[in-house]
Amino acid sequence: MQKVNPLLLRDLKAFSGIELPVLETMLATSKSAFYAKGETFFREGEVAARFFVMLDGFLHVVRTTPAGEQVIMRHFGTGEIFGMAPAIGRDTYPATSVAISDCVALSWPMKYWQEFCEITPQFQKNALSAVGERLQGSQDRIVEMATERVENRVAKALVRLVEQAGKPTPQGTLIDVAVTRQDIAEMTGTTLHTVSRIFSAWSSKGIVEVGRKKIEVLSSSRLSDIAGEQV
DNA sequence: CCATTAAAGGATT
DNA sequence: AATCCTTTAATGG
Repeated sequence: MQKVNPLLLRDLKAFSGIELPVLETMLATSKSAFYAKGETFFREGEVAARFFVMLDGFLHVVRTTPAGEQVIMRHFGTGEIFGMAPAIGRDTYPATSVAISDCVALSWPMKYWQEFCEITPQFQKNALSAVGERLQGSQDRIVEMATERVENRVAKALVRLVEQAGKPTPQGTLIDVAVTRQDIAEMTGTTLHTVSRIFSAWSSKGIVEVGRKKIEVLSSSRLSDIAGEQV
């Protein structure tokens, strides 16, 4: 396991505003590890043993219903803190998180949570604002689910993916992570068939170019038009 | 408008 | 070859 340079951490959201010497002490107790695409960081209901900060890669957070249906709650990327059960008053993980690309992440035993919050209030502040943003996002999603049509929701999900994992290409923006129709369906509360049909329609209009596990947005303006339309 | 079911073909391992 | 991913069409709420 190579050493992580504390200078790199300064630019990550989870660590912003924290002094270098403090970062050094935090790093001393951390574990840096590689997680292959498809690997699980932790599962829903498990006792929360560690909290994580993503250094590179993407994961999604998924909940499974008793009927076995999956719902993708959200995605996390570089610089974000996740698995922070104590920050929301829990001792088990509320959902499962799965690497959707190869990842490198730092993690700490949960006992350091309290310690970090005491050593540097800024750490706690960062965590609190992360919780706030996520709550906000969840509420937005509830409104979205309750009021918008499927095509709208799929467009919004794509816009979010572009923001999080978009990579510019000569023709537009490629979603730089493998996402299937089923994944989009699990993010938007619909079926893969409907997603497939929507993609086909957008593709023939030249809004996107799609393939197997590949989505490229050719006209982000037309996509956000669809995302913005209310019924 | 959208879910379900069914069928079929291409891609990936 | 087996499994995964996607498309298309028909049907019905």
